[in-house]
Amino acid sequence: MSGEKKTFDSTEQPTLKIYNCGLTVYDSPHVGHAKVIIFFDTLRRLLLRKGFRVRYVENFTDVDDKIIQRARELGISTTLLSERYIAEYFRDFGTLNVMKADSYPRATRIMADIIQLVDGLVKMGAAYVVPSGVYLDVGKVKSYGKLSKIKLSELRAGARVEPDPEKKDPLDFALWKIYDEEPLWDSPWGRGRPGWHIECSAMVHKELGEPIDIHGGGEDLIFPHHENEIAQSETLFSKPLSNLWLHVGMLRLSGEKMSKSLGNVIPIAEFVRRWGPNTLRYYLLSGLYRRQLEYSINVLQNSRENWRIVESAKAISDRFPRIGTGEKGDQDDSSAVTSAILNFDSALSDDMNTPQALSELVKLSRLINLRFSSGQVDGDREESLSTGFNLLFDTLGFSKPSIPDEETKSVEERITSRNELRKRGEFGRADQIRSELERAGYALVDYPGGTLWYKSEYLLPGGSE
RNA sequence: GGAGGGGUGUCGGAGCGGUUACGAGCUCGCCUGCAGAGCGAGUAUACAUGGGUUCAAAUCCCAUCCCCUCCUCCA
Repeated sequence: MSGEKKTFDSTEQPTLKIYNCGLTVYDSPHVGHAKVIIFFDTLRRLLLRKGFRVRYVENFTDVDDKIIQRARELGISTTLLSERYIAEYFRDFGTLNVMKADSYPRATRIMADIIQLVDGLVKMGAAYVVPSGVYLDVGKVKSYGKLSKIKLSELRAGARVEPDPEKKDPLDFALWKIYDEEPLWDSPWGRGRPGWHIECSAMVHKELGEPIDIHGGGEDLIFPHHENEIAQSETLFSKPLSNLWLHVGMLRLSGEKMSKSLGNVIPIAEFVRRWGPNTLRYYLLSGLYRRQLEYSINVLQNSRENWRIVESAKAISDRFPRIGTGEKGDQDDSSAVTSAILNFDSALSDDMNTPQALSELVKLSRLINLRFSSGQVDGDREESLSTGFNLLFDTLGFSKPSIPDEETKSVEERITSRNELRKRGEFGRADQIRSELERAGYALVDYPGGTLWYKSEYLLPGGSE
Protein backbone atom coordinates (compact mmCIF):
# COMPACT_ATOMS: atom_id res chain seq x y z
CA MET A 1 0.00 0.00 0.00
CA SER A 2 2.69 2.44 0.98
CA GLY A 3 5.28 0.88 -1.28
CA GLU A 4 7.42 0.22 1.77
CA LYS A 5 8.82 -2.94 3.22
CA LYS A 6 7.38 -4.46 6.34
CA THR A 7 8.89 -6.71 8.96
CA PHE A 8 7.16 -9.73 10.37
CA ASP A 9 8.29 -11.25 13.62
CA SER A 10 7.54 -14.90 14.22
CA THR A 11 7.54 -14.50 17.99
CA GLU A 12 5.04 -11.65 18.06
CA GLN A 13 2.94 -13.06 15.31
CA PRO A 14 3.29 -16.81 15.01
CA THR A 15 0.60 -17.30 12.39
CA LEU A 16 0.39 -15.38 9.15
CA LYS A 17 -2.74 -15.22 7.06
CA ILE A 18 -2.06 -15.07 3.35
CA TYR A 19 -4.56 -14.82 0.54
CA ASN A 20 -3.59 -15.06 -3.10
CA CYS A 21 -6.03 -14.19 -5.87
CA GLY A 22 -6.04 -17.34 -7.92
CA LEU A 23 -7.18 -18.16 -11.40
CA THR A 24 -10.30 -17.85 -13.44
CA VAL A 25 -10.60 -21.41 -14.63
CA TYR A 26 -11.59 -21.29 -18.26
CA ASP A 27 -8.27 -22.31 -19.79
CA SER A 28 -5.02 -24.15 -19.04
CA PRO A 29 -2.68 -22.54 -16.54
CA HIS A 30 0.29 -20.87 -18.22
CA VAL A 31 3.77 -19.79 -17.20
CA GLY A 32 2.57 -16.29 -16.33
CA HIS A 33 0.37 -17.79 -13.63
CA ALA A 34 3.30 -19.87 -12.52
CA LYS A 35 5.29 -16.72 -11.84
CA VAL A 36 2.81 -15.66 -9.17
CA ILE A 37 2.17 -19.08 -7.73
CA ILE A 38 5.81 -20.07 -7.53
CA PHE A 39 6.61 -16.77 -5.90
CA PHE A 40 4.02 -17.35 -3.19
CA ASP A 41 5.15 -20.94 -2.79
CA THR A 42 8.70 -19.75 -2.18
CA LEU A 43 7.50 -17.10 0.23
CA ARG A 44 5.59 -19.73 2.19
CA ARG A 45 8.59 -22.01 2.32
CA LEU A 46 10.74 -19.21 3.64
CA LEU A 47 8.19 -18.20 6.28
CA LEU A 48 7.77 -21.79 7.43
CA ARG A 49 11.50 -22.17 7.78
CA LYS A 50 11.62 -18.94 9.77
CA GLY A 51 9.25 -20.45 12.29
CA PHE A 52 5.96 -18.92 11.22
CA ARG A 53 2.79 -20.83 10.88
CA VAL A 54 1.10 -19.88 7.65
CA ARG A 55 -2.49 -20.19 6.66
CA TYR A 56 -2.51 -19.83 2.90
CA VAL A 57 -5.69 -19.54 0.90
CA GLU A 58 -5.99 -19.34 -2.86
CA ASN A 59 -9.26 -19.15 -4.71
CA PHE A 60 -10.70 -20.37 -7.98
CA THR A 61 -13.04 -18.06 -9.84
CA ASP A 62 -15.50 -20.49 -11.32
CA VAL A 63 -18.34 -18.17 -12.32
CA ASP A 64 -17.50 -15.56 -14.86
CA ASP A 65 -18.56 -14.37 -18.31
CA LYS A 66 -15.64 -16.05 -20.01
CA ILE A 67 -16.31 -19.38 -18.40
CA ILE A 68 -19.91 -19.19 -19.45
CA GLN A 69 -19.03 -18.21 -22.99
CA ARG A 70 -16.42 -20.93 -23.28
CA ALA A 71 -18.72 -23.59 -21.89
CA ARG A 72 -21.39 -22.57 -24.34
CA GLU A 73 -18.97 -22.85 -27.25
CA LEU A 74 -17.99 -26.33 -26.16
CA GLY A 75 -21.55 -27.31 -25.38
CA ILE A 76 -20.74 -28.38 -21.85
CA SER A 77 -21.75 -27.11 -18.44
CA THR A 78 -19.75 -24.43 -16.69
CA THR A 79 -19.16 -26.84 -13.85
CA LEU A 80 -17.63 -29.41 -16.13
CA LEU A 81 -15.45 -26.78 -17.76
CA SER A 82 -14.13 -25.35 -14.53
CA GLU A 83 -13.62 -28.81 -13.03
CA ARG A 84 -11.50 -29.70 -16.01
CA TYR A 85 -9.21 -26.71 -15.60
CA ILE A 86 -9.04 -27.05 -11.85
CA ALA A 87 -7.81 -30.59 -12.42
CA GLU A 88 -5.16 -29.24 -14.80
CA TYR A 89 -4.19 -26.68 -12.23
CA PHE A 90 -3.50 -29.35 -9.63
CA ARG A 91 -1.67 -31.55 -12.09
CA ASP A 92 0.59 -28.75 -13.35
CA PHE A 93 1.38 -27.12 -10.05
CA GLY A 94 1.95 -30.57 -8.62
CA THR A 95 4.71 -31.18 -11.14
CA LEU A 96 6.11 -27.77 -10.25
CA ASN A 97 6.37 -28.92 -6.64
CA VAL A 98 4.08 -26.20 -5.34
CA MET A 99 2.77 -26.86 -1.84
CA LYS A 100 -0.97 -27.23 -1.56
CA ALA A 101 -2.86 -24.29 -0.16
CA ASP A 102 -4.69 -24.78 3.13
CA SER A 103 -7.91 -24.05 1.34
CA TYR A 104 -9.10 -23.50 -2.23
CA PRO A 105 -12.44 -21.74 -1.98
CA ARG A 106 -14.59 -21.45 -5.09
CA ALA A 107 -17.07 -18.72 -5.87
CA THR A 108 -19.87 -21.19 -6.57
CA ARG A 109 -19.49 -22.76 -3.17
CA ILE A 110 -19.80 -19.63 -1.08
CA MET A 111 -22.88 -18.04 -2.59
CA ALA A 112 -24.59 -17.65 0.76
CA ASP A 113 -21.62 -15.71 2.11
CA ILE A 114 -21.43 -13.54 -0.97
CA ILE A 115 -25.12 -12.70 -0.72
CA GLN A 116 -24.72 -11.86 2.93
CA LEU A 117 -21.92 -9.39 2.19
CA VAL A 118 -23.86 -7.76 -0.62
CA ASP A 119 -26.87 -7.52 1.64
CA GLY A 120 -24.75 -5.89 4.31
CA LEU A 121 -23.52 -3.28 1.87
CA VAL A 122 -27.02 -2.56 0.65
CA LYS A 123 -28.31 -2.16 4.19
CA MET A 124 -25.49 0.21 5.04
CA GLY A 125 -26.43 2.35 2.10
CA ALA A 126 -23.07 1.78 0.40
CA ALA A 127 -24.67 -0.16 -2.41
CA TYR A 128 -27.85 0.38 -4.40
CA VAL A 129 -30.19 -1.86 -6.33
CA VAL A 130 -31.30 -1.16 -9.90
CA PRO A 131 -32.94 -3.48 -12.46
CA SER A 132 -29.63 -4.76 -13.85
CA GLY A 133 -28.18 -5.62 -10.47
CA VAL A 134 -26.61 -4.36 -7.26
CA TYR A 135 -23.78 -1.85 -7.46
CA LEU A 136 -21.33 -0.50 -4.97
CA ASP A 137 -21.58 3.26 -4.71
CA VAL A 138 -18.00 4.36 -5.02
CA GLY A 139 -18.92 7.83 -3.84
CA LYS A 140 -19.69 6.37 -0.41
CA VAL A 141 -16.18 5.01 0.02
CA LYS A 142 -14.01 7.85 1.22
CA SER A 143 -10.64 6.34 0.55
CA TYR A 144 -11.44 4.79 -2.82
CA GLY A 145 -8.30 4.68 -4.94
CA LYS A 146 -5.78 4.41 -2.12
CA LEU A 147 -4.18 1.18 -3.30
CA SER A 148 -3.81 2.09 -6.94
CA LYS A 149 -3.17 5.74 -5.99
CA ILE A 150 -5.69 6.94 -8.49
CA LYS A 151 -8.04 9.85 -8.09
CA LEU A 152 -11.68 9.33 -8.93
CA SER A 153 -11.78 12.27 -11.30
CA GLU A 154 -8.84 10.92 -13.25
CA LEU A 155 -10.40 7.51 -13.51
CA ARG A 156 -13.56 8.99 -14.90
CA ALA A 157 -11.60 11.01 -17.41
CA GLY A 158 -9.67 8.04 -18.67
CA ALA A 159 -12.53 5.56 -18.73
CA ARG A 160 -12.54 3.31 -21.75
CA VAL A 161 -15.94 1.74 -21.28
CA GLU A 162 -19.23 3.39 -22.01
CA PRO A 163 -21.06 4.07 -18.81
CA ASP A 164 -24.02 1.92 -17.94
CA PRO A 165 -26.97 4.32 -17.74
CA GLU A 166 -28.32 2.61 -14.65
CA LYS A 167 -25.20 3.26 -12.63
CA LYS A 168 -24.94 6.43 -10.60
CA ASP A 169 -21.28 6.76 -11.34
CA PRO A 170 -19.39 5.00 -14.14
CA LEU A 171 -16.94 3.73 -11.54
CA ASP A 172 -19.58 1.94 -9.51
CA PHE A 173 -19.07 -1.78 -9.90
CA ALA A 174 -21.39 -4.76 -9.81
CA LEU A 175 -21.80 -6.78 -6.64
CA TRP A 176 -24.63 -8.82 -8.06
CA LYS A 177 -25.65 -9.10 -11.71
CA ILE A 178 -29.23 -9.98 -12.49
CA TYR A 179 -29.52 -12.41 -15.38
CA ASP A 180 -31.96 -14.90 -16.76
CA GLU A 181 -29.50 -17.40 -18.21
CA GLU A 182 -27.78 -20.26 -16.42
CA PRO A 183 -25.84 -20.50 -14.20
CA LEU A 184 -28.11 -18.72 -11.75
CA TRP A 185 -28.43 -18.32 -8.03
CA ASP A 186 -31.33 -16.89 -6.08
CA SER A 187 -30.80 -13.66 -4.24
CA PRO A 188 -32.98 -11.08 -2.51
CA TRP A 189 -32.55 -8.83 -5.56
CA GLY A 190 -33.34 -11.40 -8.21
CA ARG A 191 -31.78 -14.42 -9.82
CA GLY A 192 -28.30 -13.90 -11.19
CA ARG A 193 -24.67 -14.21 -10.28
CA PRO A 194 -22.09 -12.33 -8.24
CA GLY A 195 -19.66 -9.69 -9.44
CA TRP A 196 -16.03 -10.69 -9.59
CA HIS A 197 -14.67 -8.57 -6.77
CA ILE A 198 -17.12 -9.57 -4.08
CA GLU A 199 -16.13 -13.22 -4.17
CA CYS A 200 -12.64 -12.48 -2.85
CA SER A 201 -13.99 -10.27 -0.10
CA ALA A 202 -16.31 -13.08 0.91
CA MET A 203 -13.58 -15.71 0.82
CA VAL A 204 -11.14 -13.67 2.86
CA HIS A 205 -13.86 -12.97 5.38
CA LYS A 206 -14.93 -16.56 5.65
CA GLU A 207 -11.58 -18.31 5.46
CA LEU A 208 -9.25 -15.90 7.25
CA GLY A 209 -10.96 -12.88 8.77
CA GLU A 210 -9.84 -9.29 8.47
CA PRO A 211 -7.24 -8.05 8.59
CA ILE A 212 -5.07 -10.60 6.88
CA ASP A 213 -1.30 -10.23 6.76
CA ILE A 214 -0.55 -10.56 3.09
CA HIS A 215 -2.82 -10.25 0.10
CA GLY A 216 -1.34 -10.93 -3.28
CA GLY A 217 -1.74 -11.50 -6.96
CA GLY A 218 -0.53 -10.27 -10.29
CA GLU A 219 0.10 -6.57 -10.73
CA ASP A 220 -2.74 -6.41 -13.22
CA LEU A 221 -5.14 -6.98 -10.34
CA ILE A 222 -4.26 -3.81 -8.47
CA PHE A 223 -6.95 -1.93 -10.28
CA PRO A 224 -9.80 -2.47 -10.27
CA HIS A 225 -9.91 -5.83 -8.53
CA HIS A 226 -7.99 -5.21 -5.35
CA GLU A 227 -9.12 -1.64 -5.10
CA ASN A 228 -12.68 -2.86 -5.19
CA GLU A 229 -12.08 -5.61 -2.68
CA ILE A 230 -10.75 -2.99 -0.31
CA ALA A 231 -13.74 -0.77 -0.92
CA GLN A 232 -16.17 -3.59 -0.13
CA SER A 233 -14.43 -5.18 2.80
CA GLU A 234 -13.28 -2.07 4.55
CA THR A 235 -16.66 -0.41 4.21
CA LEU A 236 -18.33 -3.47 5.63
CA PHE A 237 -15.95 -4.38 8.43
CA SER A 238 -14.31 -1.03 9.24
CA LYS A 239 -10.86 -2.52 9.43
CA PRO A 240 -8.04 -2.99 6.96
CA LEU A 241 -8.49 -5.87 4.56
CA SER A 242 -4.78 -6.63 4.49
CA ASN A 243 -1.68 -5.31 6.19
CA LEU A 244 0.52 -5.91 3.20
CA TRP A 245 -0.10 -6.19 -0.54
CA LEU A 246 2.30 -8.06 -2.77
CA HIS A 247 1.93 -7.74 -6.50
CA VAL A 248 3.92 -9.84 -8.88
CA GLY A 249 5.22 -8.31 -12.11
CA MET A 250 3.92 -9.63 -15.42
CA LEU A 251 5.69 -12.08 -17.65
CA ARG A 252 6.26 -10.66 -21.11
CA LEU A 253 6.50 -12.44 -24.40
CA SER A 254 8.21 -10.34 -27.09
CA GLY A 255 7.58 -7.21 -25.13
CA GLU A 256 3.92 -7.82 -24.36
CA LYS A 257 2.20 -9.17 -21.31
CA MET A 258 1.54 -12.88 -21.53
CA SER A 259 -2.18 -13.24 -21.11
CA LYS A 260 -5.08 -15.37 -22.09
CA SER A 261 -6.82 -12.36 -23.63
CA LEU A 262 -3.90 -11.68 -25.95
CA GLY A 263 -3.53 -15.36 -26.74
CA ASN A 264 0.25 -15.36 -26.39
CA VAL A 265 0.46 -17.89 -23.62
CA ILE A 266 2.74 -20.86 -23.03
CA PRO A 267 0.88 -23.53 -21.06
CA ILE A 268 2.79 -24.92 -18.12
CA ALA A 269 2.41 -28.48 -19.38
CA GLU A 270 4.05 -27.60 -22.66
CA PHE A 271 6.87 -25.74 -20.98
CA VAL A 272 7.56 -28.59 -18.61
CA ARG A 273 7.73 -31.07 -21.44
CA ARG A 274 10.39 -29.02 -23.17
CA TRP A 275 12.41 -27.61 -20.31
CA GLY A 276 11.41 -29.35 -17.09
CA PRO A 277 9.83 -28.05 -13.90
CA ASN A 278 12.96 -26.91 -12.11
CA THR A 279 14.22 -24.92 -15.06
CA LEU A 280 10.91 -23.08 -14.97
CA ARG A 281 11.25 -22.39 -11.27
CA TYR A 282 14.83 -21.28 -11.68
CA TYR A 283 13.86 -18.99 -14.51
CA LEU A 284 10.92 -17.45 -12.67
CA LEU A 285 12.97 -16.87 -9.53
CA SER A 286 15.89 -15.42 -11.46
CA GLY A 287 14.21 -12.01 -11.50
CA LEU A 288 12.69 -10.04 -8.62
CA TYR A 289 9.06 -10.93 -8.10
CA ARG A 290 7.76 -7.40 -8.46
CA ARG A 291 9.58 -6.78 -11.71
CA GLN A 292 8.40 -7.86 -15.09
CA LEU A 293 10.23 -10.72 -16.73
CA GLU A 294 10.84 -11.27 -20.42
CA TYR A 295 10.25 -14.72 -21.86
CA SER A 296 12.79 -15.69 -24.49
CA ILE A 297 14.72 -18.74 -25.59
CA ASN A 298 17.95 -17.02 -24.75
CA VAL A 299 16.98 -16.41 -21.15
CA LEU A 300 15.62 -19.90 -20.76
CA GLN A 301 18.84 -21.41 -22.02
CA ASN A 302 20.63 -19.34 -19.46
CA SER A 303 18.40 -20.66 -16.68
CA ARG A 304 18.83 -24.16 -17.90
CA GLU A 305 22.63 -23.90 -17.81
CA ASN A 306 22.38 -22.68 -14.24
CA TRP A 307 19.96 -25.40 -13.33
CA ARG A 308 22.35 -27.97 -14.74
CA ILE A 309 24.96 -26.99 -12.19
CA VAL A 310 22.39 -27.29 -9.41
CA GLU A 311 20.95 -30.61 -10.51
CA SER A 312 24.41 -32.09 -10.74
CA ALA A 313 25.18 -30.90 -7.21
CA LYS A 314 21.89 -32.37 -6.02
CA ALA A 315 22.77 -35.77 -7.41
CA ILE A 316 26.23 -35.60 -5.88
CA SER A 317 25.07 -34.50 -2.47
CA ASP A 318 22.41 -37.20 -2.35
CA ARG A 319 25.01 -39.79 -3.19
CA PHE A 320 27.63 -38.34 -0.80
CA PRO A 321 25.78 -36.78 2.12
CA ARG A 322 28.98 -36.05 4.02
CA ILE A 323 30.72 -34.20 1.26
CA GLY A 324 32.80 -31.24 2.41
CA THR A 325 33.14 -32.12 6.08
CA GLY A 326 36.79 -32.87 6.42
CA GLU A 327 38.22 -35.49 4.16
CA LYS A 328 41.26 -36.80 6.04
CA GLY A 329 41.09 -33.76 8.30
CA ASP A 330 42.26 -31.31 5.68
CA GLN A 331 39.06 -30.18 4.04
CA ASP A 332 36.27 -28.40 5.81
CA ASP A 333 33.67 -26.33 4.04
CA SER A 334 31.55 -25.47 7.03
CA SER A 335 32.37 -21.77 6.88
CA ALA A 336 31.34 -21.68 3.23
CA VAL A 337 28.06 -23.27 4.20
CA THR A 338 27.50 -20.87 7.08
CA SER A 339 28.06 -17.80 4.99
CA ALA A 340 25.96 -19.15 2.13
CA ILE A 341 23.02 -19.68 4.47
CA LEU A 342 23.52 -16.26 6.01
CA ASN A 343 23.59 -14.51 2.66
CA PHE A 344 20.72 -16.59 1.42
CA ASP A 345 18.52 -15.69 4.37
CA SER A 346 19.30 -12.03 4.27
CA ALA A 347 18.61 -11.92 0.53
CA LEU A 348 15.20 -13.54 0.92
CA SER A 349 14.36 -11.58 4.05
CA ASP A 350 14.93 -8.36 2.14
CA ASP A 351 11.77 -8.31 0.07
CA MET A 352 12.37 -11.78 -1.37
CA ASN A 353 15.49 -11.16 -3.39
CA THR A 354 15.38 -14.53 -5.12
CA PRO A 355 18.10 -13.74 -7.70
CA GLN A 356 20.60 -13.26 -4.90
CA ALA A 357 19.34 -16.31 -3.09
CA LEU A 358 19.81 -18.32 -6.27
CA SER A 359 23.36 -17.11 -6.61
CA GLU A 360 24.13 -18.58 -3.18
CA LEU A 361 22.62 -21.88 -4.23
CA VAL A 362 24.75 -21.89 -7.36
CA LYS A 363 27.87 -21.07 -5.35
CA LEU A 364 27.30 -24.04 -3.06
CA SER A 365 26.51 -26.19 -6.06
CA ARG A 366 29.80 -25.30 -7.68
CA LEU A 367 31.62 -26.11 -4.51
CA ILE A 368 29.96 -29.52 -4.36
CA ASN A 369 30.82 -30.16 -7.99
CA LEU A 370 34.39 -29.16 -7.29
CA ARG A 371 34.75 -31.44 -4.27
CA PHE A 372 33.26 -34.25 -6.25
CA SER A 373 35.55 -33.79 -9.21
CA SER A 374 38.58 -33.78 -6.95
CA GLY A 375 37.38 -36.87 -5.13
CA GLN A 376 36.84 -35.25 -1.72
CA VAL A 377 33.51 -36.79 -0.94
CA ASP A 378 33.56 -38.81 2.25
CA GLY A 379 33.72 -36.57 5.26
CA ASP A 380 33.41 -37.63 8.84
CA ARG A 381 30.79 -35.31 10.33
CA GLU A 382 27.07 -34.80 10.01
CA GLU A 383 27.01 -31.10 9.10
CA SER A 384 28.18 -30.97 5.54
CA LEU A 385 28.02 -29.12 2.29
CA SER A 386 25.14 -31.28 1.36
CA THR A 387 23.13 -30.30 4.46
CA GLY A 388 23.50 -26.62 3.62
CA PHE A 389 22.85 -27.19 -0.03
CA ASN A 390 19.64 -29.06 0.68
CA LEU A 391 18.43 -26.30 2.95
CA LEU A 392 18.68 -23.74 0.15
CA PHE A 393 17.42 -26.19 -2.44
CA ASP A 394 14.31 -27.02 -0.42
CA THR A 395 13.56 -23.47 0.63
CA LEU A 396 13.50 -22.42 -2.99
CA GLY A 397 11.18 -25.34 -3.68
CA PHE A 398 13.28 -27.22 -6.18
CA SER A 399 12.60 -30.90 -6.59
CA LYS A 400 14.11 -34.11 -7.74
CA PRO A 401 12.26 -36.09 -10.35
CA SER A 402 10.81 -39.33 -9.09
CA ILE A 403 11.90 -42.44 -10.93
CA PRO A 404 9.94 -45.68 -10.71
CA ASP A 405 11.82 -48.56 -9.10
CA GLU A 406 11.77 -50.75 -12.19
CA GLU A 407 13.30 -47.94 -14.19
CA THR A 408 16.01 -47.38 -11.61
CA LYS A 409 16.82 -51.05 -11.81
CA SER A 410 17.01 -51.08 -15.57
CA VAL A 411 19.20 -47.97 -15.71
CA GLU A 412 21.56 -49.45 -13.17
CA GLU A 413 21.78 -52.70 -15.06
CA ARG A 414 22.71 -50.88 -18.21
CA ILE A 415 25.31 -48.82 -16.39
CA THR A 416 26.83 -51.98 -15.01
CA SER A 417 27.14 -53.51 -18.44
CA ARG A 418 28.52 -50.26 -19.81
CA ASN A 419 31.21 -50.26 -17.14
CA GLU A 420 32.13 -53.85 -17.99
CA LEU A 421 32.52 -52.82 -21.60
CA ARG A 422 34.65 -49.87 -20.57
CA LYS A 423 36.89 -52.14 -18.54
CA ARG A 424 37.43 -54.25 -21.59
CA GLY A 425 38.19 -51.16 -23.65
CA GLU A 426 35.09 -51.50 -25.79
CA PHE A 427 34.35 -47.81 -25.72
CA GLY A 428 32.24 -47.76 -28.85
CA ARG A 429 29.60 -50.02 -27.35
CA ALA A 430 29.91 -48.37 -23.96
CA ASP A 431 29.28 -44.94 -25.47
CA GLN A 432 26.31 -46.29 -27.30
CA ILE A 433 24.69 -47.31 -24.03
CA ARG A 434 25.48 -43.93 -22.58
CA SER A 435 23.90 -42.06 -25.44
CA GLU A 436 20.82 -44.27 -25.25
CA LEU A 437 20.47 -43.43 -21.60
CA GLU A 438 20.98 -39.76 -22.35
CA ARG A 439 18.23 -39.85 -24.89
CA ALA A 440 16.02 -41.28 -22.18
CA GLY A 441 16.94 -38.29 -20.01
CA TYR A 442 19.65 -39.74 -17.80
CA ALA A 443 22.98 -38.02 -17.28
CA LEU A 444 25.96 -40.25 -16.48
CA VAL A 445 29.08 -39.04 -14.75
CA ASP A 446 32.06 -41.32 -14.32
CA TYR A 447 34.24 -40.83 -11.30
CA PRO A 448 37.02 -42.93 -9.82
CA GLY A 449 34.66 -44.94 -7.60
CA GLY A 450 31.98 -45.62 -10.20
CA THR A 451 29.31 -43.88 -12.23
CA LEU A 452 26.91 -41.31 -10.87
CA TRP A 453 23.63 -40.99 -12.71
CA TYR A 454 20.55 -38.82 -12.46
CA LYS A 455 17.55 -37.71 -14.42
CA SER A 456 18.50 -34.44 -16.08
CA GLU A 457 16.36 -31.57 -17.32
CA TYR A 458 19.30 -30.45 -19.37
CA LEU A 459 18.66 -33.35 -21.71
CA LEU A 460 15.09 -32.28 -22.53
CA PRO A 461 14.44 -30.84 -26.00
CA GLY A 462 14.23 -27.23 -24.77
CA GLY A 463 13.34 -24.65 -27.35
CA SER A 464 14.41 -26.79 -30.29
CA GLU A 465 11.12 -28.58 -30.67
C1' G B 1 -3.81 12.11 -20.97
C1' G B 2 -3.22 10.07 -15.66
C1' A B 3 -0.96 6.32 -12.26
C1' G B 4 2.91 2.60 -11.38
C1' G B 5 7.61 0.05 -12.74
C1' G B 6 11.91 -0.32 -15.75
C1' G B 7 16.40 1.06 -18.98
C1' U B 8 23.39 -2.04 -15.99
C1' G B 9 28.97 -5.63 -19.88
C1' U B 10 27.60 -10.62 -25.62
C1' C B 11 23.23 -12.20 -22.54
C1' G B 12 20.26 -12.78 -17.89
C1' G B 13 20.39 -10.18 -13.49
C1' A B 14 21.60 -8.03 -8.34
C1' G B 15 23.35 -3.56 -6.31
C1' C B 16 20.63 2.01 -5.31
C1' G B 17 26.48 7.11 -2.42
C1' G B 18 32.79 4.78 -1.75
C1' U B 19 34.45 -2.68 -1.91
C1' U B 20 34.93 -8.06 -8.18
C1' A B 21 27.40 -9.23 -6.97
C1' C B 22 26.37 -13.84 -8.97
C1' G B 23 25.79 -16.54 -13.18
C1' A B 24 25.48 -17.97 -18.39
C1' G B 25 27.79 -17.59 -23.21
C1' C B 26 32.24 -17.41 -26.20
C1' U B 27 37.98 -18.31 -26.96
C1' C B 28 42.43 -20.94 -25.53
C1' G B 29 44.71 -24.37 -22.27
C1' C B 30 44.49 -28.49 -18.32
C1' C B 31 41.83 -32.82 -16.64
C1' U B 32 38.99 -37.20 -18.96
C1' G B 33 39.42 -43.49 -23.06
C1' C B 34 35.59 -39.94 -24.83
C1' A B 35 31.95 -37.15 -22.24
C1' G B 36 30.07 -34.79 -17.77
C1' A B 37 31.60 -32.03 -13.61
C1' G B 38 35.90 -29.24 -12.39
C1' C B 39 40.41 -26.03 -12.79
C1' G B 40 43.43 -21.86 -15.12
C1' A B 41 43.74 -17.61 -18.54
C1' G B 42 41.08 -14.31 -21.66
C1' U B 43 36.41 -11.95 -23.41
C1' A B 44 39.04 -3.23 -24.10
C1' U B 45 35.99 1.29 -21.90
C1' A B 46 29.17 -2.01 -18.21
C1' C B 47 25.67 1.23 -15.82
C1' A B 48 19.69 5.20 -21.66
C1' U B 49 21.09 10.65 -22.64
C1' G B 50 22.28 15.70 -20.98
C1' G B 51 23.06 18.73 -16.86
C1' G B 52 23.73 19.29 -11.45
C1' U B 53 24.84 18.04 -5.91
C1' U B 54 29.23 15.57 -3.52
C1' C B 55 36.00 14.55 -1.70
C1' A B 56 33.26 10.40 -4.14
C1' A B 57 27.15 8.74 -8.25
C1' A B 58 24.92 3.03 -11.69
C1' U B 59 23.26 4.71 -6.90
C1' C B 60 20.81 11.55 -4.83
C1' C B 61 18.44 16.03 -7.72
C1' C B 62 16.55 18.26 -12.47
C1' A B 63 15.41 17.70 -17.58
C1' U B 64 15.04 14.51 -22.06
C1' C B 65 14.42 9.84 -24.82
C1' C B 66 12.83 4.64 -25.00
C1' C B 67 10.11 0.12 -23.02
C1' C B 68 6.29 -2.41 -20.12
C1' U B 69 1.87 -2.61 -16.84
C1' C B 70 -2.80 -0.43 -15.21
C1' C B 71 -6.98 3.19 -16.15
C1' U B 72 -12.41 -3.09 -19.73
C1' C B 73 -11.80 -9.19 -18.29
C1' C B 74 -6.76 -10.71 -17.09
C1' A B 75 -1.71 -13.76 -12.58
